Amino acid sequence: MEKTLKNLKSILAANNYKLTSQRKLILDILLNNEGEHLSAEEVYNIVKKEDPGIGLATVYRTLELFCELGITQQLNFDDNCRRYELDTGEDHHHHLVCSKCGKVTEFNDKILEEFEKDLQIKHKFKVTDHRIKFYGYCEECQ
Amino acid sequence: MEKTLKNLKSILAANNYKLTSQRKLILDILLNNEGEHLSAEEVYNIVKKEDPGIGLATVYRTLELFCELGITQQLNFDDNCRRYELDTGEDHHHHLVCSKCGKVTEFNDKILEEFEKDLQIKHKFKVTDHRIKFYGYCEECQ
DNA sequence: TTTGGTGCAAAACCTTTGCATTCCT
DNA sequence: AGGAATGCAAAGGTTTTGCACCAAA
Repeated sequence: MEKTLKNLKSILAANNYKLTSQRKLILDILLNNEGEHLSAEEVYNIVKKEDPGIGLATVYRTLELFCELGITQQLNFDDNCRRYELDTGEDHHHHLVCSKCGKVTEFNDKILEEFEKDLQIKHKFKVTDHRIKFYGYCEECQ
Repeated sequence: MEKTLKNLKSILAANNYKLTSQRKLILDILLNNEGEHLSAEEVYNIVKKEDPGIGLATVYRTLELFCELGITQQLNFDDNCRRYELDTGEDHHHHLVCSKCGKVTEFNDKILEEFEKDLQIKHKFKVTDHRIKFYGYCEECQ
């Protein structure tokens, strides 16, 4: 299911959560910033422009809820905060992290899908997901 | 170069750092706990047994220094703290993170080495390293 | 001797929590 | 109306920092 504003209501309702203006706004921001990997603080700074009264705790609680509902995914780029992106469910993308400027870019692939089956057998580990980060230097920093 | 206690002195000297008893002890602990992924707090608790007067800040500073010198690597398993392991430089291993019990196991591979060359061309990204985490369920938790 | 390292305590961060109030349904 | 969500401020946990003292080179 797509994670649009229209679906938010039914996703929430299906899980006995309420549709609030704050939740709508935050999803809206995530939709308008696809490709970014926003931290709670960054979402807060953006959402404050629309709703100056919103609290940072609400942003944290909302992002946590969105992860629980599969709307977002948590990321970690070793920069001392948790980052979030929409979980589209379709494209399996990974991240290229520049060691110099810190820029994070994405690329799509399915390279590891058959490798996962191997792990199941060799290591008796039932894989549900994987995350790859490549470290190196982006075009500008090389 | 191997990361043994004997080499520590020359690695440090080559970078104008001093060989202190605290640094020796901490490297010793990392060597005795290969396969573990210790946090600063955990290293602190172990090292305190040998040197009760050591400070937590020293452990943090030492682990940071070791990373800078390529002696250790920082890991992040999304459990709210940074973890460290010796950087042997040879075996390229990755982690299997159990979503239920949190256990982290390792496996070796070289699967992505040729894939890195691809990235260089397609995304103009010069890869220096990569990190893969597989999420799923370990043998006991399936 | 000189420079860097340590321990301590305080500060800095990011994130979570308690509680009274407000808002959905 | 009733329960869930919010905002605020306080608390929690991890990591960093300032500074006086100490130790390695």
